[in-house]
Amino acid sequence: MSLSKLFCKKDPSSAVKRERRKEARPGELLDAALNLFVEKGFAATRAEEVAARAGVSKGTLFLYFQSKEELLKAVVRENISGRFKEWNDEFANFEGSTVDMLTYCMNIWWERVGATKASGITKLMMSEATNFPDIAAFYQQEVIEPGQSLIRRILQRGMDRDEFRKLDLDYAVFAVIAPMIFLMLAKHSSGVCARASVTLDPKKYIASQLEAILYGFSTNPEHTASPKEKK
Amino acid sequence: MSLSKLFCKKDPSSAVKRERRKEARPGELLDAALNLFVEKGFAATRAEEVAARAGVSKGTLFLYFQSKEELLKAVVRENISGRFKEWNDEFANFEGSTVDMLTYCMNIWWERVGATKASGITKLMMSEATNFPDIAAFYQQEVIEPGQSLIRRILQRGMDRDEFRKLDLDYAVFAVIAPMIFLMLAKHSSGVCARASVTLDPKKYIASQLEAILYGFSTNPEHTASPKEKK
Amino acid sequence: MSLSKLFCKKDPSSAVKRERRKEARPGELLDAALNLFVEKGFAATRAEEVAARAGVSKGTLFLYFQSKEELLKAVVRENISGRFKEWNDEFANFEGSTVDMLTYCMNIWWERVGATKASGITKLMMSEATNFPDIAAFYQQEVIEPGQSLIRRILQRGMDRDEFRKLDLDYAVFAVIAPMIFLMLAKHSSGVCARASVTLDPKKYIASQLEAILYGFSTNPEHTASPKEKK
Amino acid sequence: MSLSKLFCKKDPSSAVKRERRKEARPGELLDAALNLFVEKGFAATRAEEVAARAGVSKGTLFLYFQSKEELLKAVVRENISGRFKEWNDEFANFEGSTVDMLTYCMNIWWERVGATKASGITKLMMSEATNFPDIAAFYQQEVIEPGQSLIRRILQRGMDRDEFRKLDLDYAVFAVIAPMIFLMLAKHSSGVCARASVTLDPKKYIASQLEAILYGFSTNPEHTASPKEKK
DNA sequence: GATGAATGAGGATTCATTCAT
DNA sequence: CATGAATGAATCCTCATTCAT
Repeated sequence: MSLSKLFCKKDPSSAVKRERRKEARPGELLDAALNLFVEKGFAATRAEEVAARAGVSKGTLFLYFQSKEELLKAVVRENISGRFKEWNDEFANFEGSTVDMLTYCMNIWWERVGATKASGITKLMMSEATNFPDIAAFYQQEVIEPGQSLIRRILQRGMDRDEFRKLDLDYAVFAVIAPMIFLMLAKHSSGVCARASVTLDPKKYIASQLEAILYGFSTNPEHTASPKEKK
Repeated sequence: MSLSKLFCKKDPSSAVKRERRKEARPGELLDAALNLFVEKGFAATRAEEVAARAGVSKGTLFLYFQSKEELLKAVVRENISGRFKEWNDEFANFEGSTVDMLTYCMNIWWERVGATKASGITKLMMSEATNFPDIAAFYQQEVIEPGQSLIRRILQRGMDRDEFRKLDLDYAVFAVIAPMIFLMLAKHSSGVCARASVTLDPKKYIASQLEAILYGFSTNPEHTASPKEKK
Repeated sequence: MSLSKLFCKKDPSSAVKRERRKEARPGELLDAALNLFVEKGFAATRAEEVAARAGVSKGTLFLYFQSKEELLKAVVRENISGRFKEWNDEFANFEGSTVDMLTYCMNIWWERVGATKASGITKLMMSEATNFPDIAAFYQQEVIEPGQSLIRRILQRGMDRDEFRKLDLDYAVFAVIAPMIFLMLAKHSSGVCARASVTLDPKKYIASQLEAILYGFSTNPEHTASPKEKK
Repeated sequence: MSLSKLFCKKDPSSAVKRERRKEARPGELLDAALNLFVEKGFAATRAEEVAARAGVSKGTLFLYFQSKEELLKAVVRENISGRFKEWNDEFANFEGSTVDMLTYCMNIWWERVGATKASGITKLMMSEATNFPDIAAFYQQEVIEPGQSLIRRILQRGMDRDEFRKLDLDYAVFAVIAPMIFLMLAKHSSGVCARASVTLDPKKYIASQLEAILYGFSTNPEHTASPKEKK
């Protein structure tokens, strides 16, 4: 932004460093906040800790965010940013089998969301949703709806092309979503979801879940109709 | 005071009330605490609120529980009584197909845990595990381990009897567990897991997941070998 | 008081025991309170502890004493009881040297007060006087005044009989009183007054102090004028 | 903001006030705490009162002291700085009679400790020793031991130089210490030690006690044998 | 009278937030 | 803009006191 930037890309001088930092301040605070909120929970994280981890003073935090609650909201907003628009396009033009499509979808999701800090948001929302209804609604609208909708369209495509058998989409989507959520929680609440969480290989896990979802555990190849529910 | 006293040693009215209440108190408090902790989170719940919901005063809470933290521990312990022991026996002697066994397992789990307040514990643990490592360890040992172990044995049985194809158990168990966890979270973090959570029919959801897990979405009957992993 | 007492001095039956206890209740409570107040201080002693040490329930304590403060006042009153009236008589008729008189006075004081629980009262007053001005005034009037007055009369007698040199009584009395107070405090606040408090032999201590005091007070022919104060 | 800023880098007015106050705070708080603890006792003093007397708010107190208990510890430490080290040196090189030495010792003690607020510490310790064993141990080590040891050395010197008769030092030290303690308690527990406490002139009192003590300790040619102890 | 369950005022402590510097 | 000293509302917890049994 400043002229110095145009001429001097990697100026180690303090002047530029300070300037860059000044602009980066809010971002660093959001980063620190996300990490701490996910690690310790919203209530257990003190504002001063966030400031400290971002390398600024307590007062500075409140210079950029009206309150701790606003900080949380900003953290969520910042990390959600409707990525689904671009994804929708990406998948709208997908060519190839729906099996490949679903496989690609879950893997790309892991790379772009699950493996990043953004996955912490899910845990955060899970814990704080009831305390922040407006932000939960925002999350619902920005993440849950488009995500579910995307999966739904993929499954519908599979059915339309006779790759998948007849599915009740309202429930089938969760077969895809549940493993994703599980993976994020396993990552952030290690020990509570799965003992083996530490050694759980996400890629292998996704492959394993896809296999289960797509082909099932059963060796019985004759299954076309739904099995009768047993009460 | 009342005539009834003359005739009836154990008047169930006011005379007995105080004593009966004394015995009932801890349970009432644990109930109130579980509900509030799940609803609002541990930190956001004031001790006084718990007391109020249990119909007693602040002081009474501390008459039965040393501290708010001890109350949380008691809530977890109370709701995770060794249910797994009986289940293990129940399933050790199971006769019938492993498909039926797994179906029965998930349904019975829903009835006995998922549908009860105990399911809130999972959400609670998810949020507070980092702040209470000892409780998390307890939960891990009393719930995660036995649960995973039970599922594992069922899947192994399926493989032994050639009902299931060859599975990597370390990952396959999660195909069963993830939907359960998802169901509990959907129930307690309204809107964050699934928009349709309110209308999500657990029994139908379980049936749907079982169908997916057991038989897969794919109409392709030739799938016997694992699909190639994609790096 | 009851008839049973007249016929049966040591009836071990529960009826009498309970009856005796009932009458003794207040005394047992005062005893327990004195001990605990002295040991731990007034504020740090819980009413329930007092009740427990007296072998009754919390409620019973408040049956006999309006409040914890009233209990303290009762403890002080109970243990002060103008013993000085009888002592005045005892010393009014004393025959023998004033040296013997003072020696006897301090030793008898130790036996009858210093060595008993009553000595704890002094420590109690020291700590709580400012919080209970009315009781401090009572103590002042019932203990300090008569005590000082008694010592004063003894010293005056010594001067009248030319056993002691001319003393400024306003200050000389404290030479006698200070060691007594010191002894009581050493007994109840061990470690704060004197490291050796545990092994401090009160009788030897009194003898030692008397020796110091007396042969300074004594009509030493070579010491008649006060030594000059040096600024 | 003010013009003075333009001309004067270190304006001692408002600009510096905040910083100066920061440094002064702990001292102001310790002062307030000492006074209140001595006046009302530790338990009866509310943290807020201490803050108020120091002219700050409740929260500020806890900015400087971890807890009320730590505040008490700091008060004791602050007021008992190793004064004894300098005194030891001062007395090691003393020239003159031991009578003068002891006289000087008690008078200097009064000026430097007895007359200052530090004397309140003794009363404080007396009341709270049992509740704060570690502070009591600290006090014991920092005050009682060195004090007793110093007195002991003075008396020994008197004996070595044949100014004093043979003394049992274990007990004789208390003849010097008891009046000091008495004087401090008289000062802080008005009315409980001595009715005349208000008008008691400490200098005169010390002179009076010295006279009593010295000419009992003094090598009175007519008093060589101890008087018989009476059992 | 005796009990001990229940109460709630009171006090220590924390921490988000403000604001003078 | 940045700081961090100061604030005080909020909350946990204690314990004297009450009162139904």
